[in-house]
Amino acid sequence: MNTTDQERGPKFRRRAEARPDEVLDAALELFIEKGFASTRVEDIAKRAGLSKGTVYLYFPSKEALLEGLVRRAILPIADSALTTLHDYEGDPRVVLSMVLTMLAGRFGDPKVMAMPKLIFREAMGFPGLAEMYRREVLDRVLPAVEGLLRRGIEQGYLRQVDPSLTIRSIIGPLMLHVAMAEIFGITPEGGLHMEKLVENHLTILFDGLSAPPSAKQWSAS
Amino acid sequence: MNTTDQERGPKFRRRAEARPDEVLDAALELFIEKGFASTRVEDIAKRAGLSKGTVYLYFPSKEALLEGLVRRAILPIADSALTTLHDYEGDPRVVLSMVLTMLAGRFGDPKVMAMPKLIFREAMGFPGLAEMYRREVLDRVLPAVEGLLRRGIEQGYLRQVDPSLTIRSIIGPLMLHVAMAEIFGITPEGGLHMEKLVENHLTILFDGLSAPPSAKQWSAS
Amino acid sequence: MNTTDQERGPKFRRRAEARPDEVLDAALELFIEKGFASTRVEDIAKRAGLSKGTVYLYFPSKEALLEGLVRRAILPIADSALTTLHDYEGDPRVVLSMVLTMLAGRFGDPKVMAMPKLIFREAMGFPGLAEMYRREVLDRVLPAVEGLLRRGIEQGYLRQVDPSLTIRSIIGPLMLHVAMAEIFGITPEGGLHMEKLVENHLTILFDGLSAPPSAKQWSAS
Amino acid sequence: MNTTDQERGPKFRRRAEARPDEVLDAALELFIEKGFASTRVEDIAKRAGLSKGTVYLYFPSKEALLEGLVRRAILPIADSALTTLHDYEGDPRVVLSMVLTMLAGRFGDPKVMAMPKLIFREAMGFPGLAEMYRREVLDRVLPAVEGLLRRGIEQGYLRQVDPSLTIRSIIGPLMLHVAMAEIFGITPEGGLHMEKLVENHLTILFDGLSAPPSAKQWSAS
DNA sequence: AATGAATGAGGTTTCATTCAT
DNA sequence: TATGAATGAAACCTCATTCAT
Repeated sequence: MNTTDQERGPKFRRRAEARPDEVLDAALELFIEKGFASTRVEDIAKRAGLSKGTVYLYFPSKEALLEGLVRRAILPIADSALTTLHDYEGDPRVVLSMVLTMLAGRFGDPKVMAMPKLIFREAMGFPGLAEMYRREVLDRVLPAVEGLLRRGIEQGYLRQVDPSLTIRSIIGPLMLHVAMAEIFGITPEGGLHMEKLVENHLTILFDGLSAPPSAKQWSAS
Repeated sequence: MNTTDQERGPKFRRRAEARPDEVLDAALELFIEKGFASTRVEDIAKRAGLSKGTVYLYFPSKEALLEGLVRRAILPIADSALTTLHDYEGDPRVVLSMVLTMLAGRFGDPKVMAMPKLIFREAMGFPGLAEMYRREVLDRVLPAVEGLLRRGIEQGYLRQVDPSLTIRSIIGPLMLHVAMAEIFGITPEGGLHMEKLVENHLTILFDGLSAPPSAKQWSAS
Repeated sequence: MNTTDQERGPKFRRRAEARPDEVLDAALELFIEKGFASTRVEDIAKRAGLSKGTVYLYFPSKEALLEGLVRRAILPIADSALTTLHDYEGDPRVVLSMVLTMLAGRFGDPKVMAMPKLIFREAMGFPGLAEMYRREVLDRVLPAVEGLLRRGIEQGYLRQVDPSLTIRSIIGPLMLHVAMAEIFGITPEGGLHMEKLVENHLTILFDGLSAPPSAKQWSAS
Repeated sequence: MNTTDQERGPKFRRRAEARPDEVLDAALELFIEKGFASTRVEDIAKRAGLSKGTVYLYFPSKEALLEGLVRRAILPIADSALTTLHDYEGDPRVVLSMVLTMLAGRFGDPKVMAMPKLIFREAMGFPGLAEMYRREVLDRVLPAVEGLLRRGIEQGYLRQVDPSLTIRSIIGPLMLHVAMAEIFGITPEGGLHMEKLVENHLTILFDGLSAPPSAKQWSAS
């Protein structure tokens, strides 16, 4: 009938293709803020600038939003760091430095950490989610890093360590740093300062906490 | 095994002083399994072997269970590792080894990890909880570790690192190891093997990933 | 009779602007019948031809229904009798006769008496209600009647009485008549017969119970 | 047996006979304060200085408390004013003055008004109560007053009025005075002043509101 | 006679989902 | 495509009542 929605033209549709993404954006924010169970569909709709009913045009249920969120997050991740990681030849410490520095930058961005946090929170309640994320992301990234470490060891760059377990020693500190800040507000003065953390961490990671034997005060001898 | 029909008979259950603790136990399990919002009070009651109403005899609301849980968890934690940490004199690497080994043992126990996981999940929705936990636990433990590191640096045992940031490098790997196992089921073959993780991590933590400069082809054979 | 399927069809019920009023009507009936505490929201909904949830679309809580009821009742009352009362000049007994006759007519209507009855019942539990009703209704009506009596006294129409206390003598009998009927089913044969009550009451109110001193057998002639 | 009621002895029982009355006292207070439905049995027990379970030793249900209350209130009322009312010979105005003065005194006592208020509040929800009270109290008191009026008319003391309806004109003002004070806090300055109300009311009741015809400007001087 | 721990039906309120427009 | 009124299942919480001690 007289559906002159905004400007002109009959049956005018405003960026209808972007709708699902906008809904997912809103859902992600709210799921992070209050958890899946405590987020109301109506709030998601409101934040996306839609009405409640419209959400159900794009997603058949609230849980489908969660699935959609994970699915959307999976796509770009695979391609990003994987190739650079895989193809590299030479000292893996250079790659690790680059990767950690890159990760440090991205961890500061709330949007990047949102998905892991969401998965962490809701994994117990919806086991399918975690499984999907693991299959599509972790099962591809972890072997790549492992391979990098293995080659580094083989080529004499790295000490004889367990590549798989060593991944925890590489990434764990970054995770903990962010988690302490997010959950307890425990940060160095003035902010996350991811670059300082990475610098401190790389020192330890590559050369160890122990003071170098040659110099100054290495205890008794 | 788990049947606590200790004293008189199987039906004798009146005036149990342990009631509140039993309720908290049940609540903790379910909050971990399904999250606070998705856990029904009736389920908590059922798991504790009680009826819905009885839970409200001891706790005025569902949220009070959460508070009670945090409160209960706070008491023993402070005293446990703190004294050993504080009083020690000498090579801090010995202490760190001991502490990490101890932590590794306790992290394997689901009951020990339950509270941190719960706090992690629900912190956003109930900021008071996280604040309380931080004030009573972290604000006491972290400075102690920091002091240990600082003394280690002063006495020449440790390299010149940022003590506060270094804590992330010490603990983070353990956290990540447990988290990967819990959430994604990613473990070394056959189980958590915390002792292996700690061994691998301590090697890196103290001496670094880099191969010792002397023997370039240490892994040659 | 009571089926308000007025406009289109029997199933057409969307976007009724009158919804809140219909809910209040149902609530009032039930609050009178069974009291606020013993009335279930579901019953209110059912009587209004709605589902439980729909009631909460219009009123945020059960108590808000009570407030809405009082608020709605307040508006029309003030204006009705006030103007006629205020502007009148001359023998106040004429006005009082008119007002009492009018009141008698309205007291017979259950809808008119519903609010005072409700306030009476629930005032103790919700002091705010009574206060609001008093401020908006009684504090405006009582002074007007008092003024009428005061002028009547000044102009020599009425005996020297306390205007404020006399209001009780004017209205009290009507209230008691209705209350006895409502609560105990005590009525003159065949019904309330408000007009007979008013006639009897006005006789006493104006001329007193005492027989006229002159003629001992007043009804003889 | 060993009924050492007050001081010592094993299986000590304190004034066990007065218990039901104490429970009823507590119940009456609370029913008045908050209504029957909103009063918890536990609160009644607490106010009576007992435990919840003990209340059920004396009354089989909460509703039985209501019945017990009405039953208890009925006994003394019948005998009190009835005889004096019935036997009196002579000017009924003297009796009415006495009765109203007496009533005025008792209406000021909260304990006396408690039962009527309670009946008023809960009558709709428990029709049996009102019926019992009416049968035992009103059906005996009202005819007595009616008889008094009828005799007063026959003997020429009173004007020809409807005795039954006139009862409303006699008692109504007192009821309204108390009700306004209780519910809305509307009292003459400084308190109920029942004696002033009765004085003002009796003037009107016996001689009417109208100024005496002889002296038009009675208040002139 | 007295207690108070325990129960569970029933009430208020929320919110995912549907559907007429 | 979009809306938002309407629904009703399910959750939290209360409290009358029971019963072992």
